[in-house]
Amino acid sequence: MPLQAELKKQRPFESPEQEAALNVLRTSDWIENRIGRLLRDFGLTNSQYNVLRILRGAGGPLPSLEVADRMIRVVPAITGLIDRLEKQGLVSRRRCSEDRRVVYIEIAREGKKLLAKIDKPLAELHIGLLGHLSKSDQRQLSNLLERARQSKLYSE
Amino acid sequence: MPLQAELKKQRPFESPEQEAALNVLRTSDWIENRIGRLLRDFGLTNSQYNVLRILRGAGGPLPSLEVADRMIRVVPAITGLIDRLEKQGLVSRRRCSEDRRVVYIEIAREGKKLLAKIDKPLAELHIGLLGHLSKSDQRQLSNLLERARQSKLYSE
DNA sequence: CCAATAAGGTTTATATATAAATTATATGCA
DNA sequence: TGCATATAATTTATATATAAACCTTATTGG
Repeated sequence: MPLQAELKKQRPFESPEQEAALNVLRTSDWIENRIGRLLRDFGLTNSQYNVLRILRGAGGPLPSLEVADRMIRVVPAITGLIDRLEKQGLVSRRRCSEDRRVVYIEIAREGKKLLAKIDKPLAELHIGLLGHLSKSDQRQLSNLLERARQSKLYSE
Repeated sequence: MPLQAELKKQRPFESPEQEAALNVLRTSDWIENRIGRLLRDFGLTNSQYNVLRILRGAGGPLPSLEVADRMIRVVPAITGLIDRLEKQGLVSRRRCSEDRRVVYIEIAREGKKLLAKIDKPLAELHIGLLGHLSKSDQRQLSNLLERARQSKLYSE
């Protein structure tokens, strides 16, 4: 359904730029929601899952700020997030001895086991979400979004 | 930059579906962030702005649940949101006399004035965000996202 | 007419995003 | 050496998302 109808919007969009931006937001909300529902069955939130994925992908400990940096999120939130993951035994903290300001975060064995259980159902969900598009459409979508982020305003 | 590089991901994505989904999430985060920064200058959050837009677009009072429904968000959050907007004098609540369970929300004069001030800078921001894409690319992006939401799993 | 159920909202509890201020530690440079 | 500044993280405060429980008012089937 066109977005204008979906939102019961009475007037058309002011510009194709705005329409595209709102389409991105709407689609993202949907995807995030769906993934969140799946992760909930494993006791994780989206943010918690992201942290674990980043740590697993890194293959070793990472400073807190590096983790925050690889998420889109702003710094202070990372502290509480790690707190809760640590309390669940999914990650561990360790202070760096050379620079005592730095705190390294590492995924724990339990965390890796949990991720391993999630991998397959999540991959299937991704297919369920966007698998009705052709491979060519999927590539094109990724390509357009990557080019969208080449905007001068993309820097964060 | 390809998303794999942007995320410092060491392995390629498991599927083009997953890559596209993550591209949507990443781009959405960026857009939401930028719009949020602009709205902050006007003392509004994204959610508050969305409520005001919906109410202005409706042209008249709407039941709380209808507002919640037009946002992606889940119901209970709407109460606090409206609370804060009402405290700022941007909207008003009124209980329906026929069905006393229903609460109508209406945008206040102050709310309309505030939106009017935001309209132009926001339109300019949208151009700044995605204006480097050609019109054809913008249309194609919207089209692909609309088709993405035709997934069987899109229902909410 | 009344009990069961449904529907519209709110409250409560937990997790998060964000800004602003703070703490602890490092570094630069006179 | 010694203080100003920068950096890594945390704390604090406000706004939100979400689920679950609850309250109130309507509706409906006996």
